[in-house]
Amino acid sequence: MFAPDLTKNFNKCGDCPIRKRAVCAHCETEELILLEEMKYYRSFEAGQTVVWSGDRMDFVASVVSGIASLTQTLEDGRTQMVGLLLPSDFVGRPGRDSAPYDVVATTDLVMCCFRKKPFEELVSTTPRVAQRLLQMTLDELDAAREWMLLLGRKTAREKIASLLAIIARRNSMLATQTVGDSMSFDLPLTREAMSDYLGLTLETVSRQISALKKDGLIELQGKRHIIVPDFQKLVLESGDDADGGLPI
Amino acid sequence: MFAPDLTKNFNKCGDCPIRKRAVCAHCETEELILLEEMKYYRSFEAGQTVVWSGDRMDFVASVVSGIASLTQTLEDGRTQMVGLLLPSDFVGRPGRDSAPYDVVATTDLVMCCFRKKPFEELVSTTPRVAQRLLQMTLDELDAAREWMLLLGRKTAREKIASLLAIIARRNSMLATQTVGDSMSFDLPLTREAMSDYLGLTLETVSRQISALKKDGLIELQGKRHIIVPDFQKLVLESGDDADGGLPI
DNA sequence: CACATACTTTGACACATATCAATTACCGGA
DNA sequence: TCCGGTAATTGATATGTGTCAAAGTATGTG
Repeated sequence: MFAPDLTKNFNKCGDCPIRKRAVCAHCETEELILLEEMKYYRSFEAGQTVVWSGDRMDFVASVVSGIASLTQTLEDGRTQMVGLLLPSDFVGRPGRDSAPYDVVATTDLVMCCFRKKPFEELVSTTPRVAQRLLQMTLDELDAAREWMLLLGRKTAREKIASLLAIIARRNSMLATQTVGDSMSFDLPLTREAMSDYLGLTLETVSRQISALKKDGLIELQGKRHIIVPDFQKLVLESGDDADGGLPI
Repeated sequence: MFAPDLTKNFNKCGDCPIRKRAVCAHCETEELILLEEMKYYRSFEAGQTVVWSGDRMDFVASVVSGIASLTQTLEDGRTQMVGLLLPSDFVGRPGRDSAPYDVVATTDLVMCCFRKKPFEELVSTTPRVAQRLLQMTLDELDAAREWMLLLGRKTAREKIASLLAIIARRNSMLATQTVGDSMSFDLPLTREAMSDYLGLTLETVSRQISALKKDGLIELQGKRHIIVPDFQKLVLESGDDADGGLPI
């Protein structure tokens, strides 16, 4: 199991093959040492809230293992997930004092943290790190906008297919379980979390998963383990262009 | 009429009261001169496409007047707006070669542009500019996530109320037409553009506007001029917390 | 091993929004 | 001022997703 910590995110170029968006400080070795000294780990149980929206957030972090999600909630309780953080993903907002949304541990979670103050100093004195951070943020913005298209214009079936494809793709980057066009993985989200991601109810999520199963696009082993016999076919159901279809 | 150009966005601290997110290089006077030399203007007619998704985008720009929007489209034509650029807003992605979405002139549009190459050089040699750019991007990310909540969880009526509130707020920052809690402004979007923003059909947009009118939350002069007798009441319909309710 | 609990599936029905179609209002140009 | 075309409204109906309810399936605990 790959367990990235934040120094890894800031590792030398080439040492971070997992995520394109990982922060890479190239040969800034001194800063790496600095980061190494600053880092500490925090663990959370599934369901625990890491930070409440509006609270002071005095650290930045990288997901080591487990899943965290960013959620926003309306007064009457309707909630929408606005960020999904898988291992190696970065959380934190240099220059911001308080979190604009809840950060929740969707599964058991380990994060590699750094106090924000020294991290910000590092950023401001190391242009390449600052630029990498900008690139990461732009990537997140792109992801958010793709997500907006999903929320605003896709059908329930397309939403589910899209989410499965996203998870499958991310998974194939971490621990590949790929044979030809087929692949399998464990769903890291409950039906409810999926519904919060997709802007649906959990019942609709369940029904659409059943429908995809009936149509032979996916197979289930238990409730959580998904087998995708033909990834291309799944992508076809997602509404997206098929070009970006290959698992990487 | 306020007509920001990109040098204005990079003006000295305090000179950019319009947008919190405007890039501010503080006292980087030399760079200001550099920017001044690089800038050029481009005009577009309503409906014209500034950049096609996937095309090379070799400039960054600031909206001087008019409205531009970023849109994404599925193969079958369903389209979702993912960005709305009002005067003083910034477009462009340092470090990226091609645009990830269509940039369309929603109204007649003037932009103040800079070739990307020298702009990127400026960014990489001026840490404070780079940091401001990061802040801007984080602001956009926040806006995108707010938008995701709207798309995923709000009702049609709440969506309309939210959009009107957003435009009213932005408007009150530019050319205020405010009397107490009442305010008025011209809708810069067609019903269709609004529907692309909100993930609705144009008919639903029209119906909900009529409904808000019938309920006395807004008044119409012609099709486009909106009068909001009580801004707080409108915000109440938007589903958001009422706290951020004041026009700033 | 039985039980409690949380998660998931499935069903019946309601409702919000989409779709298709027909008017109506507005705005610019002759 | 009238005319033509685009934009907007309104109506009738269809449909997808939500809501409420019940039953089924895991999963862990004593």
